[in-house]
Order: sequence, then C-alpha cells, then structure tokens
Amino acid sequence: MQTLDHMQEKAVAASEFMKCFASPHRLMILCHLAQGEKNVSELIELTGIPQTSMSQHLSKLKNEGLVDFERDHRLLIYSISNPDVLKIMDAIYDIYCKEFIDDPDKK
Amino acid sequence: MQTLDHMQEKAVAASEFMKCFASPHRLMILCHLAQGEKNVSELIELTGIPQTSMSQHLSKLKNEGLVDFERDHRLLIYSISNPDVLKIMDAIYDIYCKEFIDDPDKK
DNA sequence: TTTTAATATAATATATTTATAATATCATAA
DNA sequence: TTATGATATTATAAATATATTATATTAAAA
Repeated sequence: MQTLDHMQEKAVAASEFMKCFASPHRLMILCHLAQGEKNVSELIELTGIPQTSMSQHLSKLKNEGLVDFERDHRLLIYSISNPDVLKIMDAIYDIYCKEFIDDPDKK
Repeated sequence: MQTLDHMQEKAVAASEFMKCFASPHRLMILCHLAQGEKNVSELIELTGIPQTSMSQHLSKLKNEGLVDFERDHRLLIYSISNPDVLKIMDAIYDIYCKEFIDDPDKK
C-alpha cells in the first residue's frame, strides 16, 4: 500500500495540522476566520476567549501556517492563509452542522 | 450567523472528535482501518505500535465512537464504525497524499 | 513626550495526553 | 486442568497543552 507508506511519512505533520482543530477555542477562532478576516479584538469579542489565550492560540495557528495577519495601524488583521484549513472545516461543518445546513428554516 | 452559534454548541464535541486524528499513532491506525477491518495483532504489526499503547488508542477510538470491534475466537477485529471518520480521512488524504493520488506512477 | 489601546511574550501553574511497565482477563489448545 | 496467545486494564511517569498572571511592545492620540 503505497498510500499508507506515504501517510506514514506524513503522519507527524498531518497530526500536527489536525491538532490545530483539536481545541474548542481554536476551532471557534478558525470558524470565525472562515467567514472572513478579523482583527484580534473582534475575535476576542466574538468568542469570549481571554486576550492572552487568544494571542497564544493565534500564535500557534500562525506558526503552523494556518493563518497569517497584516497590520492596519494598531490592529492586526488575521485571516486564513492555507486553503487546506477550509477542506477540514468543510468536513467538520458537514459532520456537526448538517441539520442546519440541510434545513435553513430550522431554529 | 446561526451556523456559528451552532458550531459554538458543538465545539467541544467537534474538538474531541478531531483529537482522535491529532496523534500520529491514531492517524495511522485509522488509515489502516480505512483500508478494511483488522485484528489487533495485525494493527500492531502494520504500525509497530507497542501492544499496550495500541490497546489504549483503540480504547479511546472506541469510546469516542469512531471504531468498533467484534470477536472472532481469540481475535478482536476492529473496524471503522462511523462514516464521519472517512470524511475527515478523505480531507487528510487530499491534503497530504495528493501528489501520490494525482500521479500513481510516481515512486 | 506621556498616555492609552491593541497585541504579544514570558513565566508559571494546572490539566491533559501519551508511553511504559506490570498485571489481569479470556478463549483456546495441549 | 494447565499453559499459551491475544488483548485489556491499571498504575505511574514523562511529555505536552492550556490557562493565567504579569509584563513588554508598538502605534497612535492627547
């Protein structure tokens, strides 16, 4: 099985990538960024995550290459920089938000 | 954003699910099971993961509802019991094994 | 040029995960 | 029945991740 040999080589990298989605806080950050770029203060308000914790999560996501930011005066505007993130998010939405997606009228 | 409210409710469950893919060992176990059911000894031989560690990873995957097993005499045969696992695995293959999938002749 | 808003970094405590070692269970073969 | 193979469970140690507290940086406003 060559695909499996291939995965064996990539298993550490792939699992590091998956770890970025394996925290409720980071998952919510990525959900919000999937809707469009946001500055840090906006992300804090949207999620309720404390500033220091937010900064550390964003730092990890940046180091792992999932997000990037640009400065706008005093604001740092974060956005998803890796389209692979959306592939995983799509699968997660499909699994966890399907009822809603299938039936938009449902409250 | 109702989808986001929805995700907020599911964020803990979704991240618990994602944690199952966030370890190189579990990722390889799931890769092998994605190819078809395997007993524990086969999984140990295929992956090189020590018996105790294998048993614990399988236990976690079972508890989280990703896999199940049936007994065949002395063997426990594990298989993927949740189709959502394949949705995530497909995305991971797409991200990390695409070169191979796109060009099967490549060594 | 001092203050303030926005954000990051560092240090640390706490919790969680993972691996390892030892032992137990359970089914079958001898 | 006893021994053996297959696997699980328990206990514990080691590593990693997360949250918290305190402090630093940086840009802009006063």
